[in-house]
Amino acid sequence: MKPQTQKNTAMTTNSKIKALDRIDISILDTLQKEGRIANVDLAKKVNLSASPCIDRVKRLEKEGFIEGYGARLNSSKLGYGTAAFIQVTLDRTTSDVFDKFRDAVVQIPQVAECHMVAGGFDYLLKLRLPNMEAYRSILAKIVDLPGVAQTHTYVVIEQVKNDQGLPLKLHADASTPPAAG
Amino acid sequence: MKPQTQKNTAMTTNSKIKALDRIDISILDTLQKEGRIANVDLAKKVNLSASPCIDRVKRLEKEGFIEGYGARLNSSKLGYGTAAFIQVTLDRTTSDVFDKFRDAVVQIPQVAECHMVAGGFDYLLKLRLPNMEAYRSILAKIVDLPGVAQTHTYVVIEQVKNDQGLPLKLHADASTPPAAG
DNA sequence: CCATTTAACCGTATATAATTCTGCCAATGA
DNA sequence: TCATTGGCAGAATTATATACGGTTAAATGG
Repeated sequence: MKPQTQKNTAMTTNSKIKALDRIDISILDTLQKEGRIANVDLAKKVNLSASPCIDRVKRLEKEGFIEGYGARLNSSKLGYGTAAFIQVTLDRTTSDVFDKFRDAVVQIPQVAECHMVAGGFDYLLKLRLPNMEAYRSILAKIVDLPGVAQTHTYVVIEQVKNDQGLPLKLHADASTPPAAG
Repeated sequence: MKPQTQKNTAMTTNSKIKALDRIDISILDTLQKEGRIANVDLAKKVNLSASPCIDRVKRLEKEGFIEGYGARLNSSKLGYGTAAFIQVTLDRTTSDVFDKFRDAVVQIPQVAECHMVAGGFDYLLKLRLPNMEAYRSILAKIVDLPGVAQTHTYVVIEQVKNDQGLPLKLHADASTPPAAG
């Protein structure tokens, strides 16, 4: 039996999260690009054997750096080839109005993203649509959402860049970890 | 040696791509949420045995419905907790100006997305940043990009929704596939 | 400077899963 | 009806994940 010395410092969680070294970063960078890579191959890539490699992956998952894994699907081939952004201004900026709008907007499947923004209007929405016809009916839904005063739409003509990954820096030395828990 | 009857109908590719049935959709929907699910478990989920299930996954990959797999990383914990949108207007709308701007903007790692849009300005950029300090230096880079006439920034205060997945419809019957090659 | 402790690593062994192969069944068309 | 095709299940094989034990290197304290 250990004395259990209650040595809590100023940490949010009680589990100790150490800073990430360059191998962790390399694992994260690899996994965000090749999420289904075999552990054996991942280990090779980061110059580790299989066992410590999978230990690190498990740790990164447990500590929340990795939130999950997902397949990247071809949106055009699956009937979502059109994208549009909609700026939304609400008629009043009370928290009640905001809450109602948010609760309603997240329910719409075609709304891929909804960001509350500062700088002129209130919300910026990103829509995924099969075509421009579908846009009409979605816009009708959105202008009817609670609190919506006005909207402005920008239709995407061309996706120049669409990186989902984070630009993780792969340092040459392990002494300068770019992120911590 | 086969006669090679040259029976091409109006298809873009020469390899035959059949319409997706409800099992395919179910596989895609599962994989976009749980990209690292074991084939055995995926098979159970879609009411199939392991072998036809992996056959379908391989087919969906080969036909381009699945473009890849990736880990979903926690951007805040990895030093990219701040997001911002920048509207960019170019000084001239010649294709030469557009090309130069695009070539330059895709090189900036902090530019997560760049969309050419219709409806008032020319490009909409989405940035990932560690904090607001980083924003200053990035904006300086962007206004110096070739052809940029003016910009307007919207800083994201709160991410209400950020679905990367497509809202795939899981039909009850297999006779109405929602997508084809 | 040396002993002790700790943490991370590697290689092996076992369990689990992926993948391939064979045969069966149903749907399709002659 | 019969032949053909396509898709499926289950078994066998191969590969991978995972748990275990021993080793090394670095940090800590005397």
